[in-house]
Amino acid sequence: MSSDIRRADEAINELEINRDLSQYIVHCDADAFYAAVEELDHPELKEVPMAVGVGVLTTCNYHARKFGCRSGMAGFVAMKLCPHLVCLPLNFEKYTAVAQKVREVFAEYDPNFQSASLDEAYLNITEYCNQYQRDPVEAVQQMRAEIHLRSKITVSAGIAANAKLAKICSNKNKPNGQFHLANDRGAIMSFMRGMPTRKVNGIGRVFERELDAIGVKTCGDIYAYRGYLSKLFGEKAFQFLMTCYLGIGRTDIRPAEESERKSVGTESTFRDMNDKTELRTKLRHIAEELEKDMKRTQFKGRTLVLKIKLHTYEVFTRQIAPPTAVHKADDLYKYSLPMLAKLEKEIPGLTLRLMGLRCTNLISMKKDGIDFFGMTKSIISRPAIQKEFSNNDDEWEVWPEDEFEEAARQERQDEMNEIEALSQAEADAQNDDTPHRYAHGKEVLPNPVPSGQQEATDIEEENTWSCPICSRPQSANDKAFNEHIDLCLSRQTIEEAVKASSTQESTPSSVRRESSLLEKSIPKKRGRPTKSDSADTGHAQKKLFFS
DNA sequence: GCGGATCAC
DNA sequence: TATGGTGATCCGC
Repeated sequence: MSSDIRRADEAINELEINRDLSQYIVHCDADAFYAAVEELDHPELKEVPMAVGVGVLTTCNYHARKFGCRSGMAGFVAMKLCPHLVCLPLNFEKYTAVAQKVREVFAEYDPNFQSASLDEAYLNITEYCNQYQRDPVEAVQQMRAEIHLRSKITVSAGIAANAKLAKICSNKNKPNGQFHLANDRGAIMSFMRGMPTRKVNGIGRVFERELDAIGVKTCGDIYAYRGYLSKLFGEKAFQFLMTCYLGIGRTDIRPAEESERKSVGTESTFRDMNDKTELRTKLRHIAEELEKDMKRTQFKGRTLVLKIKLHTYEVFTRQIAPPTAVHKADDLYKYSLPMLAKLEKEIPGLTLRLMGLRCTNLISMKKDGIDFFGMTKSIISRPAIQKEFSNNDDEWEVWPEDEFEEAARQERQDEMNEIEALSQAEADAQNDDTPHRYAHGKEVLPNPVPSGQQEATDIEEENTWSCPICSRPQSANDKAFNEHIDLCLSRQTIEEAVKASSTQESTPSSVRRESSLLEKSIPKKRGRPTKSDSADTGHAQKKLFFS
């Protein structure tokens, strides 16, 4: 046991030796971005509870939050919390346009800034500050003012020595504020000491609970348990937790690249369905949706994954490797159908609420021009986004030799078979109103609720509020009430509710793993013990080697 | 490599 | 009345 502690201390030493305090990393996070953008078009909504989303809320403005409405919340729950809530449909064209204005400002401070999503980005402003002899805090202040000037939206920012810390800091003074954590080891250590584990990007609800179960509530608590963590949660999680305790994170900020895509998939939820013909129709439809995405992203997949969710919310996946890489609906359907049929055999009375298809082991079909013989020439994992400032042009992904050969062979074969089809697809794409990258859930075009709705009901008049999920009275206190809703929405509650309400035949044990029962008294090895260092990158992990 | 599970947005 | 979709990663087997 003391050897475990010694090993942990060595790991800490190793990390400590390479601690980098020389960089100024900024995490920028727009405030209620989608809602804020909508407010630009609908100024009258500024003082009214407003949320944006389809089915599930994507963002809520501050008025909506006062009622407990939050992103990630089902629309019907939010409407119960706040009956005069105005819900707007998503409009990604609008959001991207505004995001683009913001990105223009980012680029002036760090041409290599990394977008983590539409409304989040990491910047390394070290060079900027050196070049212009600027104080990081003032520089960020000015950048945020500039963003507001040009885009009319507000962003919050965190400034710190690395991405992990900056991400936490950007939430400190939200909205429309910033927080600076000095590049000082002592300041960082004490900052992390009291930091609840959940605040760290990569530690979710589950891991938080598991850590809590052994007595770790804050990142500072991690140290005392350093001798146990590897055995409990695995080596990766151990390393990650050490970086949390130390407040260490990556400092290399580079633009994310399309080339790092590893899968393309689509899935959809529907009313409970057990009719075999209907299920096949649904599968066929999903295959066609996926074909569109494969065409848009220009990939084929050598592996096809079928995902289903039962009416009990249990999720299963099955995958196969078709004889050739697939991307067309006919093939996607043809090869996924046997998987569905097998599941129907394994799980009698199969009743689904979700079906999805995903391609992995991708082969890029991006055209890099026309080769000598007039054949379309495919390339492997070409970085798709030519950022004007990108200095990473030489960083093409390299495949192992034999894989490359196989892929090339595969492609030649497919091209012989499908060259006509492909040029047809190309022609289609030209006339196509190419669906937006985020344009999903298009079948549901909900409820722009008229703004002049009647006043709030008597929700707030009593000193208890009724939980919209469990209907039990809760204390009329924002924080406590929200926490209760979190609990109520947890999967445990869902499963209990489903079990209690449906006297369903249990899933045969042949396909159900013991661990699918969510109750567990002893923490087990974690399914996903957080990416070692890229949990806060928002894109594929780039391993950091300390040299 | 497969299937389950977790996490971010 | 009725809980989303996309993508990534890690673990045990």
